[in-house]
Amino acid sequence: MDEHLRVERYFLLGSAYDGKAGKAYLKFLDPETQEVRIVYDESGHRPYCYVKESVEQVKSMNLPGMVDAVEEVKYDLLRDREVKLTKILASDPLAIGGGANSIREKVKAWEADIPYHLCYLYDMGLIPCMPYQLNGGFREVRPDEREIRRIVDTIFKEFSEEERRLLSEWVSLLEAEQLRVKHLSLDIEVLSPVPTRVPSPSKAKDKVVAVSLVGSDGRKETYLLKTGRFGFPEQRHEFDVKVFENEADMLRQVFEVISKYPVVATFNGDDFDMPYLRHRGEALNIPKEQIPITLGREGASLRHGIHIDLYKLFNNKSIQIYAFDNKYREHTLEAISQALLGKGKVEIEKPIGELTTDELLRYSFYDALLVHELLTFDNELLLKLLFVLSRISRLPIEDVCRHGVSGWIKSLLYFEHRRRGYLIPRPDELIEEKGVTSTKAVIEGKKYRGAIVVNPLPGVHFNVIVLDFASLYPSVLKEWNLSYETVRCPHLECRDNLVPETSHWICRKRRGIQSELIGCLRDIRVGWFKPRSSDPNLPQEQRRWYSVVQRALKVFLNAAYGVFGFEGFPLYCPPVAESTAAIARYAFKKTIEKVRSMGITVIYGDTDSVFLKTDKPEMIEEVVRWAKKELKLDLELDKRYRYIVFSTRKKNYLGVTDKGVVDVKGLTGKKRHIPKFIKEAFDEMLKELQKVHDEESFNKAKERIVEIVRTWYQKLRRGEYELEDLSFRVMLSRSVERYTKTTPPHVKAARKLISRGIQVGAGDIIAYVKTRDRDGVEPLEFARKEQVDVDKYIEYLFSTFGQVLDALDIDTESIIGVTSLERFL
DNA sequence: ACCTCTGGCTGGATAT
DNA sequence: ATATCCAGCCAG
Repeated sequence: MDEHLRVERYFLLGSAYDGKAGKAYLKFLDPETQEVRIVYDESGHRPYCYVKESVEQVKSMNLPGMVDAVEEVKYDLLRDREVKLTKILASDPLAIGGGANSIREKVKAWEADIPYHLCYLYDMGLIPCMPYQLNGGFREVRPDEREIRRIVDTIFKEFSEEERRLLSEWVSLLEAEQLRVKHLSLDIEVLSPVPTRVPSPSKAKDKVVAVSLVGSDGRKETYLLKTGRFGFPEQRHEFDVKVFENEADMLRQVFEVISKYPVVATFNGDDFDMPYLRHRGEALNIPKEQIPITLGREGASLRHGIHIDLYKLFNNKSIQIYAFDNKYREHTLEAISQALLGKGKVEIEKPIGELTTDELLRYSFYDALLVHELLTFDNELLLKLLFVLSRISRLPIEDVCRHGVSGWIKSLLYFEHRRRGYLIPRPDELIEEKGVTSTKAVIEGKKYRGAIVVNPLPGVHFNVIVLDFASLYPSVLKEWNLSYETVRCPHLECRDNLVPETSHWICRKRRGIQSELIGCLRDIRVGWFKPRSSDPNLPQEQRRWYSVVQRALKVFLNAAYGVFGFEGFPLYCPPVAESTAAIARYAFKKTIEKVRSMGITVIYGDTDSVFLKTDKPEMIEEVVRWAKKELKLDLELDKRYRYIVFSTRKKNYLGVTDKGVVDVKGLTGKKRHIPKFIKEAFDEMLKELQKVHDEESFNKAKERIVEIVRTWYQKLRRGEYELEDLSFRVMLSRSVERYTKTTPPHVKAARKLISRGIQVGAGDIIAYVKTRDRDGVEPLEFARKEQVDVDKYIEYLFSTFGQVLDALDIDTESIIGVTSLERFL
């Protein structure tokens, strides 16, 4: 117990359970010294498992390694009842197996039935798996009670005691002080005798020739191994260079530096740098205890710190979309730095082995510097984000980096189960009891019906107001008490509490755990962090911080609905996802009925938003009041459009807001795979549309738009273009061989690249030009200007503009008409 | 290897 | 020649 009290004073960086050794270890950061301490725990967290037997029965089983069997009561949410369980403590974990699966197997062999997940260390909240200091530590970092109460009151005053308690805890957690951690960015270069071969990190046969290290403490250095080719630098560099004669000496020194930092970041270090260093060190007979790198199933870690692999992190869709606004597409260091930092790697034209010493030094150092800058830009945004994600998900930082959003939500929900003494259902029993859906999806092959999209009213509309529901799906989860245990609950009395359009019913007797949790996070985001992130009375720095928290909460809220429809999620429960969507549709339809009954024209609507033609603010207020009263949902004024242009297509429109911002949604002209040539023409058009204020200026804009299309059309006809600007850039979603059903153009181009010896694979973006020859495509690198299929591009230009032009009532024929006449002149 | 969901548009490949 | 499917990208 003493151990627990002690470790709570530190920031938890990581934890692991070593089944074989029977030991748990926790990595904590001492915020004063920035040192990592490891706490081994052999006594307090003996492994245990639960079986559904009486204590006597279990004791009589005489299980190998069993030291005690304790009876305890837990709650089975799925069946709404208390369950008596026997907790078996084992002195020798091997006796009951190292992992959950092997325990399950063994217990089966004992003819016992384990109905629930086996819970190890995190069970019962034994580990304070939150990276913040608790009271009684080095200093108080959490806000005091009065402050928390004040914040909770700001969010909403009419909470029950239980809700207040939960809310207070979250506020306290998310408002807790942020920690600055000392960190190091690292990159290595390996010299392969065959330039095209990627050195294998498991064999580590080739020499490590350079290691670059950039630290938050100002460290800027590159270690270089003296070889036949590389020696002392001839130029001066902005970083320190240390030249080594002996590779083992160099690595030893690198290991020493690594050991001094609690956080080490790499790009792809899980799969390359870290295992390479580890195995190379072993190959050079460096004793294992001098190598601070540990390799696990999920990636590489450090004995005295944590390792953040930015490649894995940036691959995470939630990070890509919500944290970085989808600014980068490709997951390479070059593409990500270009998108986020506005600069890329040092360009080299030769393989590593043919560089000069100075070129190699620069190349290596600036890679490490990019990693460092990705970690630190915008006042360490990324690190702050990781800490807050860790706090919400209750995962150590290393796990946050390596898991997707479903892993984060799993951890959060499990944590809530455990601390309340609820049993976590197994996926198979959950499916057996709840695995039915009752609606038919609009799209073939989907599991259930999703959102409604209203057919737009084509044409140009002035003064349009957009209302939308704030966090619709999370609000529905909250207000309708949706959760895996409350949807299709076991009570007969609840069966008439039906979800519209489905055969599902919802529990009236118990509060759903997911509904409560997500509802709470929603209230905190909407009621505190979102408004604070744009509060002009707060200092810039603090607003930024609130915006990070706000965005992190958004990730959880958005995914909270989707994961229940995802087979890989351990609490997969399709009726929950289906009911959420069905209730959202119900609210959406009711809203549209309501506004129509008030005589307002609905121009468009998608999922949670309605576009209205009205200039009477009192009408809007009435709708908002109505929604709050009848639907218990927050309908908000989202935007006002000066004017908005719709074609007949859904999810396709263009508008100018009252602030003069051009909003383009779904139009081909803004998609990122289209040629720059067409995008530029499109952007020219947007500039014209931005200037429009009324019908008169609108007509002028129309004329200029016709002129723009004509100009770009002529540029194509006359060959006034760069090949690069004509290239489409489409991502290869899988490796080329795995396209078996069809061969799309970018795959054709990729095949051509491969046949010319250029390696391409999943995730690469293929740049190709449409040509007149047999295949119709040519990779950008090999395309020649005279091959270009100009007619195809003209077709593409017109179809891109057509989405807007036909809504503006502009005759595309007239544009070509004039120009084809000119062609004769 | 990784993976929250459904709805909707596009161009091009493939089947009828 | 026409309908249907596939794949990519986007809205929410």
